[in-house]
Amino acid sequence: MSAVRLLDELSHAPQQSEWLDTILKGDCVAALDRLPEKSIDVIFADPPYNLQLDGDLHRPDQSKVDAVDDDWDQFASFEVYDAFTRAWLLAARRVLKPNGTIWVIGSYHNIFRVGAKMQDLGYWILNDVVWRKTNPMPNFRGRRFQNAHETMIWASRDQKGKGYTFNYEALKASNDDIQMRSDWLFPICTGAERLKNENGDKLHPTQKPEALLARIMMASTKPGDIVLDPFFGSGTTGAVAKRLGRHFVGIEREQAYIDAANERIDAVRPLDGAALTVLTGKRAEPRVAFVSLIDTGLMLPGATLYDARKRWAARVRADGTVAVGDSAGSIHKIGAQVQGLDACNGWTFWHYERSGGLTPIDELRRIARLGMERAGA
Amino acid sequence: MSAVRLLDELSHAPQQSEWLDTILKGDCVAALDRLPEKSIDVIFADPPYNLQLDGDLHRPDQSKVDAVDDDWDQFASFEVYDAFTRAWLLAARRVLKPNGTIWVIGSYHNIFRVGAKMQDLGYWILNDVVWRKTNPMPNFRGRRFQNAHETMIWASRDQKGKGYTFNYEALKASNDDIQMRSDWLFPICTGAERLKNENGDKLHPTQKPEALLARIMMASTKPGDIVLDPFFGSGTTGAVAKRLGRHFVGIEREQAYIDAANERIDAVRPLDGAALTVLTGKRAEPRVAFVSLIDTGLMLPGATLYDARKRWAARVRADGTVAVGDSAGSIHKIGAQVQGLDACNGWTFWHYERSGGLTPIDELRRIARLGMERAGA
DNA sequence: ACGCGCAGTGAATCATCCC
DNA sequence: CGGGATGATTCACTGCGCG
Repeated sequence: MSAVRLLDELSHAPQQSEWLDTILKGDCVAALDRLPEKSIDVIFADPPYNLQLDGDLHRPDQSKVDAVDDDWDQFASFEVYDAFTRAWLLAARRVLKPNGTIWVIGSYHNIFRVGAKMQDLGYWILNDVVWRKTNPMPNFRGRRFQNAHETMIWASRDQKGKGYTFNYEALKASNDDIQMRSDWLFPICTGAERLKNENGDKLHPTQKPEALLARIMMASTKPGDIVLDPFFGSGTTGAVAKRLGRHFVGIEREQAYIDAANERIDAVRPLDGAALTVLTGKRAEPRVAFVSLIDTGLMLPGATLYDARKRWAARVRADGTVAVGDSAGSIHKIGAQVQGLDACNGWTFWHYERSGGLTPIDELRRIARLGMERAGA
Repeated sequence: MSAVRLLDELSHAPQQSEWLDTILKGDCVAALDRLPEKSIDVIFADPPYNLQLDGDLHRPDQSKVDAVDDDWDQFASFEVYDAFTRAWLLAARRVLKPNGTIWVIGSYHNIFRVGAKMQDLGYWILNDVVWRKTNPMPNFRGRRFQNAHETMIWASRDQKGKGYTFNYEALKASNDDIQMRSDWLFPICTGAERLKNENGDKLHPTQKPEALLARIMMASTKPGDIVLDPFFGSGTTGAVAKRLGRHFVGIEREQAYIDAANERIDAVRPLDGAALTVLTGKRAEPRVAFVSLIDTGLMLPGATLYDARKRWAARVRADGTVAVGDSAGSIHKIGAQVQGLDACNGWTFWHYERSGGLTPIDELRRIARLGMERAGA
């Protein structure tokens, strides 16, 4: 199966069924250009780290670069890498949805050039995330620090791309209720997870651990999202996407990697839906207007609200506003005003008296939501 | 004392005695241009990060974050910032000895541009080193990962600059006889170490911890070496250099910072040689998050957890939360909820089935911790 | 002396919906 | 599209006052 040939042969724009959950064979820019624009939720890219670009971009191999002592020649090599980087980042940006995000992983050899180019092209960096390796290769010559991490850049398509997916609450809950940091600790890919060729040697030189991709997808995608990997290699992105109930699109040039990745992905069993449910917070809850508490009888006009320490009292009015002295307005506005603040969450600030104690009106909102669910609202 | 005026007035090349262990006042490029070429062993540079902040940021308690909005961090565009970066990196390279090295610290806002420019100018990157903060500022809005690290680039002047100083053995000896890694753990600069102005507020918005500079100098300088800092600020580089028996050269524009730094450095007493080896970074106790059990395959999504008496059962989800009925959350939150308590240690409350019996998941944490300790989690 | 509670703070690119 | 309304959100540590 060589899906990219299929795409090339088509005169019409390819249908999603022709590229979804598929490895496209060929150059990543050419393949990206055949995909519809704004069709991808998240991109994970593990681009070549050095100037040794196989195929179209023939350059001196590493030993030759080492021998070069002319600054201009070195600069020329960087220029080629920069042009390559610009081309695929541009093509990737076209297929990304407006609220999509991209992850790029690299080392100090290339990540600075990649990051600068991403900024130049309009990507908006959200975080750089460090993958700390529990078992990095030692520095054998003792001339540098042990290179014990790699760097990932997480960016949205646009500066205004505010609607990107970030499963903050789930990450926090999975991390002892402390928000997830920008430094992650994972072992490198070894053992049974590492794909081997017929000689028993590693199939791919830079196979990434599935746990790393799982963290990325659990953080920045929803079930059913489409994750594209333009440097698919041994197919870690596809294997993890399938397991986690996400769709994938892979782009890869070498048939040997494509074959191994297809076999690997075929063997993956997806998790069932219940195990894939992502914890969401208040943000995802349906909005409840304060006035609807009055509409449903949970709150009566004329009732009195207090802050937690009973320093202020507000009177509930039939129109869903509250009044303190001469001022009236929303629970938020008045809450902010009495405290002399710019903003206030009235739902948690104001309380009502119940059996002698004070209860936040947020409790009434919770009850109202239950009623809405039962009504199928 | 204003040494830069002295240098400007001289027709002859300034003598070392006229700039060594001195703060030069003025623009960093102009000051660097007045120094003799190939005279500096190591440069530490903490340039403006070019933060592009949009509006105020408030903590959840509505207090306002004191942002870095100083004039010196304002640049009209990436082009302007790149030109600034190129200019000072070029001037810095001229004064660096052929076997000298340079450290530059930054965040994702600027470090990629700086790193790419360093490569363009012929610097040869030896490592990128991550400063992991033990106590970073949280992400208050829950829209990104907590920005918990900064990045340093360590580079030699030239690709062939093989004779640079790297105290491999000393670092290894100070690190429990394990090679020093590229990720370092230090607290941010607070408390008594943080310089205050007459109002009791922080004098400088970005004062770096002395421990960080000490690690840098212990790694890449010898006693008696000359360390130059073109963005001297509150003078951390000078204070640490003097304490460790190195010479410093500072360049700074603002007189208030120069005065404070001079006073600070005057108060420093140099250590004798024997005391110089004890400066190791603080190690955090290895924290194991529940999600890392899933990451390492010790726990599978979809698995069932029980309390010790099997009164409750919880389902493990791929996002690292657990679910009982309609409720989901962290192992601690859900453990507390089923018992009707305010708090619960999920590690000891929840168990998994193994060979017929129930074992606390804390046992899995113990196993996971073994794999993480080597990396100084 | 010691513990506890409360306030303060650190290089921050920190919203989304509805009309 | 802009503007107004809604209302979601914090970790580690220091220092001070009080009991």
